[in-house]
Amino acid sequence: MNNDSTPPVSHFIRNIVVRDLESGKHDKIVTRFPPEPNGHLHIGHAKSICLNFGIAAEFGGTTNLRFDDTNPLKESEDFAQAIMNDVRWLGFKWSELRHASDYFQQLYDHAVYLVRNGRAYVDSQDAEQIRTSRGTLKEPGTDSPFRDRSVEENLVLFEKMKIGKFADGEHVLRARIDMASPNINLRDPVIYRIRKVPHHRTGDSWNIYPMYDWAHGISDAIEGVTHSLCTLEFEDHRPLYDWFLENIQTACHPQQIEFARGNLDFTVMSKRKLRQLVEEGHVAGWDDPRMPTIAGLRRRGYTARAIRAFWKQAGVAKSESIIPMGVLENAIRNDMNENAPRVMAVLDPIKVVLDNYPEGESEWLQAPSHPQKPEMGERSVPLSREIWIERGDFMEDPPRKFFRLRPGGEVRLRNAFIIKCTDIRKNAAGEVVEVHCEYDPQSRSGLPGAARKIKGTIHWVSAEHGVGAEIRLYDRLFNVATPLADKDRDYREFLNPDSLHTLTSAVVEPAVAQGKPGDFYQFERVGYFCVDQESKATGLPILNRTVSLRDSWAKLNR
RNA sequence: AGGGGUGUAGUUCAGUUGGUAGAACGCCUGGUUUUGAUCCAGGAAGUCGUGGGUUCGAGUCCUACCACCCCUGCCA
Repeated sequence: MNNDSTPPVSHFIRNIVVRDLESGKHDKIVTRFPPEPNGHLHIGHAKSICLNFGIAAEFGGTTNLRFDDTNPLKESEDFAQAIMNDVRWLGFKWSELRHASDYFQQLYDHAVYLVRNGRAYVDSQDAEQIRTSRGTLKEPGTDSPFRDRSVEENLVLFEKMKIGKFADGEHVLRARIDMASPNINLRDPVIYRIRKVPHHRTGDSWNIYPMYDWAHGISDAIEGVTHSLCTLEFEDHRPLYDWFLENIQTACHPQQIEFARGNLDFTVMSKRKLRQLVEEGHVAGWDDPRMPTIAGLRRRGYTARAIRAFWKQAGVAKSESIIPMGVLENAIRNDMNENAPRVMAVLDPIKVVLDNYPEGESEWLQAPSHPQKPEMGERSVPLSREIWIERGDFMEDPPRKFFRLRPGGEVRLRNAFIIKCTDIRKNAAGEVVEVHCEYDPQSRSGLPGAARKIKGTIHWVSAEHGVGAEIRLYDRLFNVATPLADKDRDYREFLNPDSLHTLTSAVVEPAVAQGKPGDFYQFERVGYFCVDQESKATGLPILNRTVSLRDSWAKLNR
């Protein structure tokens, strides 16, 4: 499935699984990943996916993908397809694809059983009445006037709800538990509501749909789930989860275990807000590379391997925490450092003329694709009399410790020759527009003359051979670490206006122009970039910056 | 008559039946280097939320507090 090499990390859920295996409570682990198909998966869901699939796989168990499709008003097949695509892309294989809607008949039958036993009743109060009679956090609720309807009447009414004799909202089916429970979830929770709308899978067959609490635990039991992992906010629901399974006829009673969601700083992670960002046009779509969605991260250049490594490193616990974005970035840097072929690209070019290089000539130099991995091969890089270098790699009047090109100074061109700055040309505004150098023909990489000690090495692209490219520089979506923390201000006020910079005058070495969408590179000394899906074989190649290289020079100057 | 949770280096987390507080990332120093990257070596860094108690000994057991999070959808 995924052969991530580091040993498993201990956490409380894994400890429970180990114990249950050792004690013989279970001899096979079964988990499930239960998304609602009402939006796209994000990095937080990936935590649950890695946990559920990872823990089962580690111990030879299985994991189902089960869509929690109990609310036809919000759900769609399009979202379901996107979710399946994302789970597969993350590197996981579900044992079986299931839907809560597959179990609608069984769920209904179990509900009838509850009614027969006097443990559920049809309530004919409206939503407002149900709400007020539920009580408050500190005061008990009061019984519905319909709470003591006879079994026979309840059976008839529930049947009529099912076959569509009533309008939406006229009745609900409620579990008959305890209106005075300190746990509000136990105050006769609604388990069925009337919704006369078609369902994306069951069509018009049903006029009533089960609520989450009713559907979820029973679906788990039907699938023989051993450990039902969910997030902290469902902790209060566990007594209800258990009550339902104890009061229906089933031999299987999965254990619900709750863990903390994974939060990242400088972003938002709720489906509602992500949807809002898309619909209001703050980003280009669910797969905008600034989005924390799986689709966004993928387009940004993140690999599934890096995402898995990230969540493994973050661990699983019950305390709420916010993980610094830098940790995620570190995960993709580690992956890219291992696997990305190196190339040269100049993002903000300034021209350098090698005055002593023969006019009209050029040569192709061999350059390794990875300095520590000769097995990754090499590519040919053309050099000619005029080249582009990064504007920031030349300074007329540099500060101390500036290792790059300066008037009269020497610098090494990566994979090529040592050059010396002999002259500069300025425009009317006094800006340097051209740098003139002499190159040392004896210093070509690989020759003995290259062995001289030179402080700085810079990247470059031949002006004659370089290919223009559009480079999209992404930064964090928000300019504050916790956009939701300020109760008085809307999180959209903290959107980072500079989260996307598009460069259209960048120049890349010819090898990059051959790249296909999804291909990735390290632009040496700059960062990791991938070819965007919009990039076409003709026209400007488009590259997304996944993440910059770590930069201790920039840090030094902060 | 509220209930359910969580507090251990800067951060994210480990810490088995009580026995000298650990890892990773980040940070700082040095080294290697034709990427100011990578890599290597070393270092700083914690009154284990607070106060009591039990014990020869408490991050771990008991107790009282404090802080923060979640819960009053016919959402999941």
